[in-house]
Amino acid sequence: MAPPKLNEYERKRLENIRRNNEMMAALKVHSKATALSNHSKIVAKSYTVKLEKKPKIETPIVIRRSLRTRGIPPDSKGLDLDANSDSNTSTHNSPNKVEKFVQTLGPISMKDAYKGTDDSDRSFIESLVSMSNKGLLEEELEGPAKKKKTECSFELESLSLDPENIARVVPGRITQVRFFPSKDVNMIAAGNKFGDIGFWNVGESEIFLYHPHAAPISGILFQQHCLSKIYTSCYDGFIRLMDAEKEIFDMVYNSSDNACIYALSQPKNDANCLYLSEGKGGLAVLDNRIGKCSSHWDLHGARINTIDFNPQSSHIVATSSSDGTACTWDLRCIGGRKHTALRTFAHKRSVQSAYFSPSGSSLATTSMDDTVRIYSGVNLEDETSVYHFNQTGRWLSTFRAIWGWDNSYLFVGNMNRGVDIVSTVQKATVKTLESPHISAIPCRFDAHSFEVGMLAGATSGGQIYVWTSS
DNA sequence: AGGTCAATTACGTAG
DNA sequence: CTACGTCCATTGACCT
Repeated sequence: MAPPKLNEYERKRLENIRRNNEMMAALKVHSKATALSNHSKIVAKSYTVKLEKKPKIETPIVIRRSLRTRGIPPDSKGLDLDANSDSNTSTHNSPNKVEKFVQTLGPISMKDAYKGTDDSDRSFIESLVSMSNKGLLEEELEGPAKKKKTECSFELESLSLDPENIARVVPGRITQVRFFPSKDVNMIAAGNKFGDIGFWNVGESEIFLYHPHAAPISGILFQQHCLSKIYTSCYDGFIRLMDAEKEIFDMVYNSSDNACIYALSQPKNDANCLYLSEGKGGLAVLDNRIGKCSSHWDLHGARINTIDFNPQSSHIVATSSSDGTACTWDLRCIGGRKHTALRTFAHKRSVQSAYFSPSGSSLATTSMDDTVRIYSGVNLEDETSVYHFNQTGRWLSTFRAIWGWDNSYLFVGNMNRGVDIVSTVQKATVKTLESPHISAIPCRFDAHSFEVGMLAGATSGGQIYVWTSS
């Protein structure tokens, strides 16, 4: 099935390019009425939130360049990017290009970060706080999830997309999407390219949009026992902790040498430690008790795109990197001069993700070499490679195949605005979720921990589509 | 080995 | 409906 699919993608791509060229050429001529029927007729839901507080947002924001003039130590944030921003001398140079990586040190109040009308997020904040008071019992955390992981028997055919479950949650390209790990709500948090975080209670029309960061969001991490606290990591080099009780986005980490943070993760059994990837292949352990990194290792030759803990053994972690490899590590053995991976999974191009299956027995990677690979067996020595076109191009977030609710299926976006479902048993794409309601390509996904069949797909236009299982 | 540069081509929105 | 602007990824080709 692979060759015909490749041809189809290639044909579409080439056709796109050709059409663009034709249009360019046609600018000089005058004529043309060839209405190609494509899928641009779909009307996507638009914002329900009013974005009126622009001036408010800009006040607390500090231009990086001015940090020095304000007496802030230069090592807190360098300005290399400003210095060499001209190196990219493309045809366009927008005037506000200089404002990139603008960020405020210290906490930001949720009020200041809120992009809706004044205080209209009051009830949302209160609901977050009440969620945290309630908390989750250990058995609630383990019970259903475990049950689902072992004997999840939902039908792929039952997945459907209700138009109610579509919303534009943030402007622009979504880089991260996460369901709240809660039995009681179907709440989604989404982070975008601009550093916004949007919240959406699936099925409802209200959106709560905040701007705690100034660059692409690279991680959203919930505290399992306290849903009112959410960590966010960002290319701006900051990790913040949204605390709905204090109503702030606190700053818990500031990358020292102006390094981008590309991924954020946490082992299940240790709430004190955050694992983050920064810079060119670095993995750091942030100890919240001391507010500093207790370890910093150079594990890869290029940026680490994902960090994923094995659900069964929390000292085993998988990393995926743009250096073309995915690796598994034993955290107990890392350290010293040389870091040796348990296993290295070589790909022909950069690896965008490496995720353990719910049981922890398999690892799935997604790579720019146009494969989704599944490693299984006692030492993950059995490799299955499934062809999957992963050339998302410049404007889309890269594809990352995620696990569903058991070890049998992977979900990954495709360039035809569908969601490919890869069966690990049949070692092939067995089904593609499609809908006329989808008006853009879903790139990033999350599966609800407690609702089998509830799958969120996020696009580069800010929409989120939530499939449900009836 | 490591920097630089160009090419890629989806989506929302302004007109 | 069409045209414009986006621009923090990735890669290969070319240079030092």
